[in-house]
Amino acid sequence: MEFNKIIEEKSAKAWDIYIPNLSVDCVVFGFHDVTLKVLVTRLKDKDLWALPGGYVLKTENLMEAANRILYSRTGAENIYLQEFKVFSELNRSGGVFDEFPDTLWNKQRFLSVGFYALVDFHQVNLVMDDISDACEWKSIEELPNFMMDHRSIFDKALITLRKQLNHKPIGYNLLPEKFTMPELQKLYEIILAKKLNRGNFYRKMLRYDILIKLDESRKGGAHKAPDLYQFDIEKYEKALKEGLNNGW
Amino acid sequence: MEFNKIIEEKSAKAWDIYIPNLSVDCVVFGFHDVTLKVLVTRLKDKDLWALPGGYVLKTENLMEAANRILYSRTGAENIYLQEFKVFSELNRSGGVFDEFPDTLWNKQRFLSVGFYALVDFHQVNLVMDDISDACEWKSIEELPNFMMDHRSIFDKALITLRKQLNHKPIGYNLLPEKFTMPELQKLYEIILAKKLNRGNFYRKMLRYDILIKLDESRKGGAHKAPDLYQFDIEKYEKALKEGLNNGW
DNA sequence: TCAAAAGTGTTGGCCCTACACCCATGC
DNA sequence: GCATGGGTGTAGGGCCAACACTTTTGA
Repeated sequence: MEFNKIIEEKSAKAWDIYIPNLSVDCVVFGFHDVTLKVLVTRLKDKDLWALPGGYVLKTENLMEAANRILYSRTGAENIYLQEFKVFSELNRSGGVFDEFPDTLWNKQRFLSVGFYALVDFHQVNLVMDDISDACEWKSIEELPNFMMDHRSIFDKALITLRKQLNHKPIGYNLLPEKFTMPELQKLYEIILAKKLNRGNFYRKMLRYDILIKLDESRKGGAHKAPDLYQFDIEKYEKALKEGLNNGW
Repeated sequence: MEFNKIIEEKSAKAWDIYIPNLSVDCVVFGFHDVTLKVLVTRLKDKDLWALPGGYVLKTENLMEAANRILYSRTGAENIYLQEFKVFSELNRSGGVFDEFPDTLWNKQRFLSVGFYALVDFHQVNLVMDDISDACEWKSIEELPNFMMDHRSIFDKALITLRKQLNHKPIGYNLLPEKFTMPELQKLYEIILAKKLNRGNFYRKMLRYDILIKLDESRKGGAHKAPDLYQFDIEKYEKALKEGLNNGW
Protein backbone atom coordinates (compact mmCIF):
# COMPACT_ATOMS: atom_id res chain seq x y z
CA MET A 1 0.00 0.00 0.00
CA GLU A 2 1.27 3.47 -0.63
CA PHE A 3 2.43 5.89 2.03
CA ASN A 4 -0.51 8.32 2.00
CA LYS A 5 -3.16 5.62 2.19
CA ILE A 6 -1.51 3.98 5.17
CA ILE A 7 -1.04 7.20 7.06
CA GLU A 8 -4.71 8.13 6.75
CA GLU A 9 -5.87 4.71 7.80
CA LYS A 10 -3.73 4.70 10.92
CA SER A 11 -4.83 8.19 11.84
CA ALA A 12 -8.35 7.32 13.00
CA LYS A 13 -7.19 4.65 15.41
CA ALA A 14 -4.38 6.80 16.70
CA TRP A 15 -6.74 9.44 18.12
CA ASP A 16 -8.33 6.78 20.29
CA ILE A 17 -5.32 5.16 21.83
CA TYR A 18 -2.49 7.70 21.98
CA ILE A 19 -1.90 10.87 23.96
CA PRO A 20 -2.24 13.75 21.48
CA ASN A 21 0.54 16.21 20.67
CA LEU A 22 3.20 13.95 22.11
CA SER A 23 5.67 11.66 20.42
CA VAL A 24 8.86 9.78 21.24
CA ASP A 25 11.95 9.66 19.05
CA CYS A 26 14.85 7.33 19.68
CA VAL A 27 18.49 7.66 18.73
CA VAL A 28 19.67 4.06 18.84
CA PHE A 29 23.44 3.68 19.04
CA GLY A 30 25.29 0.51 18.18
CA PHE A 31 29.02 -0.20 17.93
CA HIS A 32 30.31 -2.41 15.17
CA ASP A 33 33.30 -2.61 12.91
CA VAL A 34 35.13 0.04 14.92
CA THR A 35 32.32 2.44 14.05
CA LEU A 36 29.53 4.06 16.02
CA LYS A 37 26.25 3.50 14.20
CA VAL A 38 22.71 4.79 14.44
CA LEU A 39 19.47 3.09 13.53
CA VAL A 40 17.51 4.93 10.83
CA THR A 41 14.47 4.17 8.72
CA ARG A 42 13.44 5.47 5.31
CA LEU A 43 9.91 6.67 4.69
CA LYS A 44 8.18 4.73 1.93
CA ASP A 45 8.33 6.40 -1.48
CA LYS A 46 10.38 9.30 -0.07
CA ASP A 47 14.07 9.96 0.00
CA LEU A 48 13.79 11.03 3.60
CA TRP A 49 15.13 9.23 6.62
CA ALA A 50 13.78 9.24 10.12
CA LEU A 51 14.77 8.18 13.60
CA PRO A 52 12.64 5.34 14.94
CA GLY A 53 9.77 6.88 16.85
CA GLY A 54 6.17 6.55 17.87
CA TYR A 55 3.50 7.73 20.22
CA VAL A 56 2.59 7.27 23.86
CA LEU A 57 -0.37 5.05 24.69
CA LYS A 58 -2.88 6.50 27.12
CA THR A 59 -2.06 3.57 29.39
CA GLU A 60 1.74 3.71 29.56
CA ASN A 61 4.50 5.99 30.75
CA LEU A 62 7.30 7.33 28.58
CA MET A 63 9.80 4.62 29.32
CA GLU A 64 7.26 1.95 28.47
CA ALA A 65 6.47 3.73 25.24
CA ALA A 66 10.11 3.94 24.23
CA ASN A 67 10.66 0.29 25.09
CA ARG A 68 7.62 -0.77 23.09
CA ILE A 69 8.70 1.29 20.09
CA LEU A 70 12.21 -0.14 20.15
CA TYR A 71 11.05 -3.68 20.69
CA SER A 72 8.94 -3.46 17.54
CA ARG A 73 12.04 -2.32 15.63
CA THR A 74 14.76 -4.48 17.06
CA GLY A 75 13.14 -7.44 18.77
CA ALA A 76 15.28 -6.56 21.76
CA GLU A 77 13.95 -6.10 25.27
CA ASN A 78 15.43 -4.32 28.26
CA ILE A 79 17.29 -1.90 26.08
CA TYR A 80 19.28 0.77 27.89
CA LEU A 81 17.33 3.99 27.43
CA GLN A 82 18.03 7.53 28.51
CA GLU A 83 15.72 10.49 28.03
CA PHE A 84 17.70 13.57 27.05
CA LYS A 85 15.47 16.42 25.84
CA VAL A 86 11.99 17.40 24.75
CA PHE A 87 11.82 18.96 21.30
CA SER A 88 9.03 21.48 21.42
CA GLU A 89 9.55 24.02 18.66
CA LEU A 90 6.37 25.17 16.93
CA ASN A 91 7.30 24.18 13.42
CA ARG A 92 9.08 20.91 13.98
CA SER A 93 7.29 19.02 11.22
CA GLY A 94 8.30 21.54 8.58
CA GLY A 95 5.09 21.06 6.63
CA VAL A 96 5.64 17.40 5.77
CA PHE A 97 1.90 16.73 6.06
CA ASP A 98 0.58 19.90 4.43
CA GLU A 99 -1.23 17.96 1.74
CA PHE A 100 -3.37 16.08 4.28
CA PRO A 101 -6.62 17.14 5.98
CA ASP A 102 -6.34 18.88 9.34
CA THR A 103 -7.91 15.96 11.13
CA LEU A 104 -4.94 13.77 10.33
CA TRP A 105 -3.23 12.53 13.48
CA ASN A 106 0.20 13.20 12.06
CA LYS A 107 -0.62 16.80 11.26
CA GLN A 108 -0.94 17.83 14.89
CA ARG A 109 1.71 19.85 16.60
CA PHE A 110 3.95 17.27 18.28
CA LEU A 111 6.29 17.76 21.17
CA SER A 112 8.73 14.91 20.98
CA VAL A 113 10.61 13.36 23.86
CA GLY A 114 14.09 12.35 22.74
CA PHE A 115 15.63 9.13 24.08
CA TYR A 116 18.96 7.68 23.25
CA ALA A 117 19.37 3.93 23.37
CA LEU A 118 22.50 1.80 23.66
CA VAL A 119 22.36 -1.68 22.22
CA ASP A 120 24.71 -4.53 21.61
CA PHE A 121 24.90 -4.46 17.83
CA HIS A 122 24.83 -8.23 17.51
CA GLN A 123 21.67 -8.67 19.55
CA VAL A 124 19.50 -6.66 17.21
CA ASN A 125 17.32 -7.89 14.38
CA LEU A 126 16.03 -4.98 12.38
CA VAL A 127 12.31 -4.98 11.60
CA MET A 128 10.60 -2.96 8.91
CA ASP A 129 7.16 -1.49 9.45
CA ASP A 130 4.45 -0.49 6.99
CA ILE A 131 5.40 3.14 6.49
CA SER A 132 9.10 2.53 5.92
CA ASP A 133 10.89 0.70 3.14
CA ALA A 134 14.29 0.56 4.77
CA CYS A 135 15.63 0.16 8.30
CA GLU A 136 19.40 0.28 8.57
CA TRP A 137 22.44 1.02 10.65
CA LYS A 138 24.31 4.09 9.42
CA SER A 139 27.71 5.25 10.57
CA ILE A 140 27.48 8.54 12.46
CA GLU A 141 30.04 9.82 10.00
CA GLU A 142 27.74 9.31 7.04
CA LEU A 143 24.25 10.18 8.11
CA PRO A 144 21.50 10.42 5.51
CA ASN A 145 19.12 13.29 4.87
CA PHE A 146 16.81 13.45 7.88
CA MET A 147 13.20 14.61 7.89
CA MET A 148 11.92 17.31 10.21
CA ASP A 149 14.30 18.14 13.05
CA HIS A 150 15.68 14.63 13.39
CA ARG A 151 19.17 15.77 12.56
CA SER A 152 19.23 18.08 15.56
CA ILE A 153 17.72 15.35 17.73
CA PHE A 154 20.63 13.13 16.73
CA ASP A 155 23.16 15.88 17.37
CA LYS A 156 21.81 16.52 20.83
CA ALA A 157 21.86 12.80 21.59
CA LEU A 158 25.52 12.51 20.69
CA ILE A 159 26.48 15.54 22.77
CA THR A 160 24.56 14.11 25.70
CA LEU A 161 26.25 10.75 25.26
CA ARG A 162 29.62 12.47 25.38
CA LYS A 163 28.79 14.35 28.56
CA GLN A 164 27.47 11.25 30.28
CA LEU A 165 30.39 9.03 29.36
CA ASN A 166 31.71 9.20 32.91
CA HIS A 167 28.33 8.80 34.58
CA LYS A 168 26.41 6.15 32.64
CA PRO A 169 27.29 2.55 31.75
CA ILE A 170 27.92 3.41 28.14
CA GLY A 171 30.71 0.96 27.51
CA TYR A 172 28.78 -1.83 29.12
CA ASN A 173 25.73 -1.35 26.93
CA LEU A 174 27.45 -0.72 23.62
CA LEU A 175 30.08 -3.44 23.68
CA PRO A 176 29.59 -7.19 23.57
CA GLU A 177 30.21 -9.03 26.79
CA LYS A 178 33.84 -9.66 25.97
CA PHE A 179 35.97 -6.98 24.36
CA THR A 180 39.54 -5.82 24.06
CA MET A 181 41.15 -2.71 25.42
CA PRO A 182 41.73 -1.23 21.94
CA GLU A 183 38.04 -1.75 21.16
CA LEU A 184 37.04 0.08 24.31
CA GLN A 185 39.47 2.86 23.54
CA LYS A 186 38.14 3.19 20.02
CA LEU A 187 34.63 3.55 21.38
CA TYR A 188 35.78 6.33 23.69
CA GLU A 189 37.63 8.05 20.89
CA ILE A 190 34.61 8.04 18.62
CA ILE A 191 32.22 9.33 21.25
CA LEU A 192 34.64 12.02 22.36
CA ALA A 193 35.74 12.73 18.80
CA LYS A 194 39.38 12.87 19.82
CA LYS A 195 42.43 10.62 19.89
CA LEU A 196 43.55 9.24 23.23
CA ASN A 197 46.98 8.03 24.22
CA ARG A 198 47.05 4.25 24.15
CA GLY A 199 49.20 3.44 27.14
CA ASN A 200 47.57 6.03 29.35
CA PHE A 201 44.07 4.92 28.42
CA TYR A 202 45.03 1.34 29.21
CA ARG A 203 46.29 2.10 32.68
CA LYS A 204 43.57 4.58 33.50
CA MET A 205 40.92 1.99 32.73
CA LEU A 206 42.70 -0.62 34.80
CA ARG A 207 43.09 1.81 37.68
CA TYR A 208 39.33 2.34 37.78
CA ASP A 209 39.18 -1.32 38.76
CA ILE A 210 36.00 -1.95 36.79
CA LEU A 211 37.35 -4.51 34.32
CA ILE A 212 37.95 -8.22 34.67
CA LYS A 213 40.81 -9.57 32.59
CA LEU A 214 39.91 -12.88 31.01
CA ASP A 215 42.22 -15.78 30.25
CA GLU A 216 41.61 -15.41 26.54
CA SER A 217 42.73 -13.14 23.78
CA ARG A 218 41.24 -12.09 20.48
CA LYS A 219 42.92 -14.45 17.99
CA GLY A 220 42.67 -14.21 14.28
CA GLY A 221 43.54 -10.60 13.64
CA ALA A 222 46.92 -9.73 12.33
CA HIS A 223 49.62 -8.88 14.86
CA LYS A 224 49.62 -9.45 18.58
CA ALA A 225 46.43 -10.88 20.02
CA PRO A 226 44.93 -8.42 22.52
CA ASP A 227 43.59 -9.62 25.87
CA LEU A 228 39.87 -9.90 26.38
CA TYR A 229 38.10 -8.11 29.22
CA GLN A 230 34.63 -7.86 30.60
CA PHE A 231 33.07 -5.30 32.90
CA ASP A 232 32.81 -6.03 36.59
CA ILE A 233 29.33 -4.61 36.47
CA GLU A 234 28.95 -4.13 40.21
CA LYS A 235 32.15 -2.19 40.54
CA TYR A 236 31.37 -0.32 37.33
CA GLU A 237 27.96 0.85 38.56
CA LYS A 238 29.44 1.81 41.89
CA ALA A 239 32.23 3.81 40.26
CA LEU A 240 29.77 5.57 37.97
CA LYS A 241 27.77 6.83 40.91
CA GLU A 242 30.67 9.06 41.84
CA GLY A 243 31.59 9.69 38.23
CA LEU A 244 34.63 7.99 36.74
CA ASN A 245 36.65 11.17 36.98
CA ASN A 246 35.42 12.07 40.38
CA GLY A 247 35.08 15.83 40.43
CA TRP A 248 34.81 16.98 44.00
CA MET B 1 -13.27 32.90 45.82
CA GLU B 2 -12.77 29.37 47.02
CA PHE B 3 -10.46 26.85 45.47
CA ASN B 4 -13.00 24.56 43.78
CA LYS B 5 -14.93 27.40 42.16
CA ILE B 6 -11.81 28.91 40.68
CA ILE B 7 -10.53 25.62 39.33
CA GLU B 8 -13.79 24.89 37.51
CA GLU B 9 -13.95 28.34 36.04
CA LYS B 10 -10.42 28.19 34.68
CA SER B 11 -10.99 24.76 33.25
CA ALA B 12 -13.19 25.79 30.34
CA LYS B 13 -10.73 28.34 29.03
CA ALA B 14 -7.80 26.01 29.52
CA TRP B 15 -9.09 23.49 26.99
CA ASP B 16 -9.02 26.20 24.33
CA ILE B 17 -5.58 27.62 24.80
CA TYR B 18 -3.30 24.94 26.25
CA ILE B 19 -1.88 21.71 24.90
CA PRO B 20 -3.71 18.90 26.70
CA ASN B 21 -2.02 16.30 28.90
CA LEU B 22 1.10 18.38 29.26
CA SER B 23 2.30 20.57 32.09
CA VAL B 24 5.49 22.26 33.26
CA ASP B 25 6.79 22.25 36.82
CA CYS B 26 9.66 24.40 37.99
CA VAL B 27 12.10 23.88 40.83
CA VAL B 28 13.34 27.41 41.46
CA PHE B 29 16.57 27.58 43.43
CA GLY B 30 17.78 30.67 45.23
CA PHE B 31 20.74 31.16 47.57
CA HIS B 32 20.35 33.37 50.61
CA ASP B 33 21.57 33.46 54.16
CA VAL B 34 24.04 30.67 53.49
CA THR B 35 21.10 28.43 52.59
CA LEU B 36 19.82 26.94 49.36
CA LYS B 37 16.13 27.69 49.01
CA VAL B 38 13.28 26.61 46.78
CA LEU B 39 10.21 28.48 45.72
CA VAL B 40 6.97 26.81 46.81
CA THR B 41 3.32 27.79 46.84
CA ARG B 42 0.48 26.61 49.03
CA LEU B 43 -2.85 25.61 47.54
CA LYS B 44 -5.73 27.69 48.84
CA ASP B 45 -7.65 26.06 51.69
CA LYS B 46 -5.34 23.03 51.67
CA ASP B 47 -2.30 22.19 53.68
CA LEU B 48 -0.52 21.06 50.56
CA TRP B 49 2.37 22.74 48.88
CA ALA B 50 3.26 22.74 45.20
CA LEU B 51 6.11 23.68 42.93
CA PRO B 52 5.26 26.60 40.66
CA GLY B 53 3.92 25.18 37.43
CA GLY B 54 1.57 25.70 34.55
CA TYR B 55 0.61 24.61 31.07
CA VAL B 56 1.96 25.06 27.58
CA LEU B 57 0.13 27.43 25.25
CA LYS B 58 -0.63 26.07 21.82
CA THR B 59 1.48 28.91 20.45
CA GLU B 60 4.69 28.56 22.47
CA ASN B 61 7.51 26.11 23.00
CA LEU B 62 8.50 24.66 26.38
CA MET B 63 11.14 27.21 27.22
CA GLU B 64 8.72 30.04 26.52
CA ALA B 65 6.12 28.36 28.71
CA ALA B 66 8.53 27.97 31.60
CA ASN B 67 9.67 31.56 31.27
CA ARG B 68 6.10 32.83 31.21
CA ILE B 69 5.18 30.76 34.26
CA LEU B 70 8.18 31.99 36.22
CA TYR B 71 7.73 35.58 35.17
CA SER B 72 4.21 35.54 36.56
CA ARG B 73 5.60 34.26 39.87
CA THR B 74 8.77 36.25 40.28
CA GLY B 75 8.56 39.26 38.00
CA ALA B 76 12.00 38.21 36.74
CA GLU B 77 12.85 37.75 33.08
CA ASN B 78 15.68 35.83 31.44
CA ILE B 79 15.82 33.36 34.26
CA TYR B 80 18.34 30.55 33.83
CA LEU B 81 16.29 27.44 33.05
CA GLN B 82 17.29 23.85 32.52
CA GLU B 83 14.95 21.04 31.56
CA PHE B 84 15.85 17.87 33.43
CA LYS B 85 13.17 15.18 33.12
CA VAL B 86 9.65 14.41 32.02
CA PHE B 87 7.45 12.93 34.73
CA SER B 88 5.09 10.57 33.01
CA GLU B 89 3.80 8.05 35.52
CA LEU B 90 0.16 7.12 35.14
CA ASN B 91 -1.03 8.11 38.59
CA ARG B 92 0.92 11.28 39.17
CA SER B 93 -2.01 13.31 40.48
CA GLY B 94 -2.79 10.79 43.18
CA GLY B 95 -6.51 11.47 42.97
CA VAL B 96 -6.36 15.13 44.03
CA PHE B 97 -9.22 15.97 41.69
CA ASP B 98 -11.39 12.90 42.23
CA GLU B 99 -14.30 14.99 43.45
CA PHE B 100 -14.52 16.94 40.19
CA PRO B 101 -16.27 16.03 36.93
CA ASP B 102 -14.24 14.21 34.30
CA THR B 103 -14.37 17.17 31.96
CA LEU B 104 -12.25 19.21 34.35
CA TRP B 105 -9.01 20.31 32.74
CA ASN B 106 -7.03 19.47 35.85
CA LYS B 107 -8.35 15.94 35.99
CA GLN B 108 -6.61 14.87 32.80
CA ARG B 109 -3.58 12.68 32.87
CA PHE B 110 -0.65 15.10 32.78
CA LEU B 111 2.90 14.44 31.73
CA SER B 112 4.95 17.15 33.32
CA VAL B 113 8.22 18.54 32.05
CA GLY B 114 10.49 19.38 34.95
CA PHE B 115 12.71 22.47 34.78
CA TYR B 116 15.05 23.76 37.37
CA ALA B 117 15.66 27.46 37.56
CA LEU B 118 18.52 29.40 39.13
CA VAL B 119 17.79 32.92 40.28
CA ASP B 120 19.54 35.66 42.17
CA PHE B 121 17.55 35.65 45.39
CA HIS B 122 17.51 39.44 45.66
CA GLN B 123 16.11 39.99 42.20
CA VAL B 124 12.89 38.14 42.85
CA ASN B 125 9.55 39.55 43.99
CA LEU B 126 7.19 36.77 44.84
CA VAL B 127 3.70 36.97 43.39
CA MET B 128 0.65 35.10 44.61
CA ASP B 129 -1.95 33.82 42.19
CA ASP B 130 -5.63 33.02 42.65
CA ILE B 131 -5.34 29.34 43.53
CA SER B 132 -2.59 29.75 46.11
CA ASP B 133 -2.58 31.54 49.45
CA ALA B 134 1.14 31.47 50.03
CA CYS B 135 4.26 31.73 47.90
CA GLU B 136 7.50 31.39 49.80
CA TRP B 137 11.15 30.44 49.82
CA LYS B 138 11.80 27.32 51.83
CA SER B 139 15.18 25.95 52.79
CA ILE B 140 15.88 22.65 51.07
CA GLU B 141 16.51 21.27 54.54
CA GLU B 142 12.97 21.96 55.67
CA LEU B 143 10.66 21.27 52.80
CA PRO B 144 6.92 21.23 53.37
CA ASN B 145 4.44 18.52 52.49
CA PHE B 146 4.23 18.42 48.72
CA MET B 147 1.21 17.47 46.64
CA MET B 148 1.31 14.78 43.96
CA ASP B 149 4.84 13.77 42.94
CA HIS B 150 6.35 17.19 43.51
CA ARG B 151 8.68 15.88 46.16
CA SER B 152 10.31 13.51 43.70
CA ILE B 153 10.47 16.28 41.10
CA PHE B 154 12.41 18.35 43.60
CA ASP B 155 14.70 15.45 44.47
CA LYS B 156 15.53 14.82 40.84
CA ALA B 157 16.20 18.52 40.30
CA LEU B 158 18.71 18.62 43.12
CA ILE B 159 20.49 15.50 41.92
CA THR B 160 20.67 16.98 38.43
CA LEU B 161 22.00 20.25 39.79
CA ARG B 162 24.73 18.34 41.59
CA LYS B 163 25.76 16.44 38.48
CA GLN B 164 25.82 19.56 36.36
CA LEU B 165 27.82 21.65 38.80
CA ASN B 166 30.90 21.32 36.60
CA HIS B 167 29.11 21.89 33.33
CA LYS B 168 26.58 24.67 33.87
CA PRO B 169 27.01 28.24 35.16
CA ILE B 170 25.41 27.42 38.48
CA GLY B 171 27.51 29.73 40.61
CA TYR B 172 26.99 32.59 38.23
CA ASN B 173 23.23 32.32 38.30
CA LEU B 174 22.71 31.67 42.00
CA LEU B 175 25.07 34.23 43.49
CA PRO B 176 24.82 38.00 43.34
CA GLU B 177 27.27 39.75 41.06
CA LYS B 178 29.83 40.17 43.82
CA PHE B 179 30.49 37.43 46.31
CA THR B 180 33.19 36.08 48.58
CA MET B 181 35.10 32.84 48.31
CA PRO B 182 33.52 31.43 51.49
CA GLU B 183 30.08 32.16 50.04
CA LEU B 184 30.94 30.32 46.85
CA GLN B 185 32.34 27.42 48.83
CA LYS B 186 29.23 27.24 50.98
CA LEU B 187 27.10 27.05 47.83
CA TYR B 188 29.19 24.16 46.56
CA GLU B 189 29.03 22.39 49.89
CA ILE B 190 25.27 22.62 50.06
CA ILE B 191 24.73 21.42 46.51
CA LEU B 192 27.18 18.57 46.93
CA ALA B 193 26.04 17.89 50.48
CA LYS B 194 29.59 17.52 51.68
CA LYS B 195 32.27 19.58 53.39
CA LEU B 196 35.15 20.82 51.27
CA ASN B 197 38.61 21.83 52.41
CA ARG B 198 38.83 25.60 52.56
CA GLY B 199 42.34 26.25 51.34
CA ASN B 200 42.10 23.71 48.56
CA PHE B 201 38.76 25.02 47.37
CA TYR B 202 40.18 28.51 47.33
CA ARG B 203 43.15 27.61 45.14
CA LYS B 204 41.24 25.27 42.90
CA MET B 205 38.77 28.01 42.08
CA LEU B 206 41.55 30.48 41.40
CA ARG B 207 43.36 27.97 39.22
CA TYR B 208 40.31 27.63 37.01
CA ASP B 209 40.95 31.26 36.17
CA ILE B 210 37.26 32.12 36.01
CA LEU B 211 37.12 34.65 38.84
CA ILE B 212 38.05 38.30 38.96
CA LYS B 213 39.29 39.52 42.31
CA LEU B 214 37.85 42.91 43.15
CA ASP B 215 39.50 45.70 45.12
CA GLU B 216 36.88 45.45 47.82
CA SER B 217 36.07 43.21 50.70
CA ARG B 218 32.90 42.34 52.55
CA LYS B 219 33.02 44.65 55.58
CA GLY B 220 30.68 44.54 58.53
CA GLY B 221 30.82 40.89 59.51
CA ALA B 222 32.83 39.88 62.49
CA HIS B 223 36.43 38.80 61.90
CA LYS B 224 38.56 39.34 58.86
CA ALA B 225 36.84 40.90 55.88
CA PRO B 226 36.87 38.44 52.95
CA ASP B 227 37.74 39.59 49.44
CA LEU B 228 35.00 40.05 46.90
CA TYR B 229 35.06 38.32 43.53
CA GLN B 230 32.96 38.24 40.42
CA PHE B 231 32.85 35.73 37.61
CA ASP B 232 34.77 36.38 34.43
CA ILE B 233 31.76 35.14 32.53
CA GLU B 234 33.54 34.61 29.22
CA LYS B 235 36.25 32.49 30.74
CA TYR B 236 33.68 30.73 32.92
CA GLU B 237 31.51 29.74 29.96
CA LYS B 238 34.55 28.61 28.04
CA ALA B 239 35.81 26.50 30.93
CA LEU B 240 32.38 24.93 31.40
CA LYS B 241 32.33 23.73 27.81
CA GLU B 242 35.11 21.32 28.66
CA GLY B 243 33.80 20.74 32.17
CA LEU B 244 35.57 22.29 35.12
CA ASN B 245 37.17 18.99 36.04
CA ASN B 246 38.06 18.10 32.53
CA GLY B 247 37.66 14.34 32.25
CA TRP B 248 39.37 13.20 29.13
C1' DT C 1 62.67 -11.69 9.91
C1' DC C 2 59.94 -7.79 9.86
C1' DA C 3 56.23 -4.57 10.58
C1' DA C 4 52.62 -3.49 13.31
C1' DA C 5 49.89 -3.79 17.26
C1' DA C 6 49.54 -4.74 22.31
C1' DG C 7 51.35 -4.47 26.73
C1' DT C 8 54.54 -2.24 30.09
C1' DG C 9 58.16 1.04 32.09
C1' DT C 10 59.76 5.63 33.10
C1' DT C 11 60.06 10.44 34.03
C1' DG C 12 58.71 15.16 35.17
C1' DG C 13 54.97 18.06 36.15
C1' DC C 14 50.73 19.30 37.98
C1' DC C 15 46.97 18.86 41.11
C1' DC C 16 45.09 17.14 45.27
C1' DT C 17 44.99 16.32 50.26
C1' DA C 18 46.10 17.55 54.69
C1' DC C 19 47.64 20.38 57.80
C1' DA C 20 50.08 24.37 59.54
C1' DC C 21 50.83 29.14 59.80
C1' DC C 22 50.00 34.05 59.57
C1' DC C 23 46.88 38.06 59.04
C1' DA C 24 42.80 40.92 59.79
C1' DT C 25 38.86 42.05 62.41
C1' DG C 26 35.36 42.92 66.15
C1' DC C 27 34.56 42.02 70.79
C1' DG D 1 44.68 40.33 73.27
C1' DC D 2 41.89 36.80 71.96
C1' DA D 3 38.87 34.11 69.33
C1' DT D 4 37.42 33.49 64.84
C1' DG D 5 37.59 33.25 60.22
C1' DG D 6 40.21 34.31 55.81
C1' DG D 7 44.38 33.97 52.99
C1' DT D 8 48.68 31.47 52.07
C1' DG D 9 52.64 27.97 52.60
C1' DT D 10 54.18 23.30 52.22
C1' DA D 11 55.12 18.24 51.96
C1' DG D 12 53.72 13.79 50.11
C1' DG D 13 51.25 11.16 47.00
C1' DG D 14 48.70 10.15 42.87
C1' DC D 15 47.45 10.94 38.30
C1' DC D 16 48.74 12.48 33.92
C1' DA D 17 51.04 13.15 29.29
C1' DA D 18 54.63 11.80 26.53
C1' DC D 19 57.66 8.69 24.97
C1' DA D 20 60.41 4.57 24.80
C1' DC D 21 60.91 -0.22 25.18
C1' DT D 22 59.46 -5.14 24.92
C1' DT D 23 56.51 -8.84 23.41
C1' DT D 24 53.55 -11.17 20.33
C1' DT D 25 51.58 -12.13 16.17
C1' DG D 26 50.71 -13.05 10.95
C1' DA D 27 52.66 -12.39 6.67
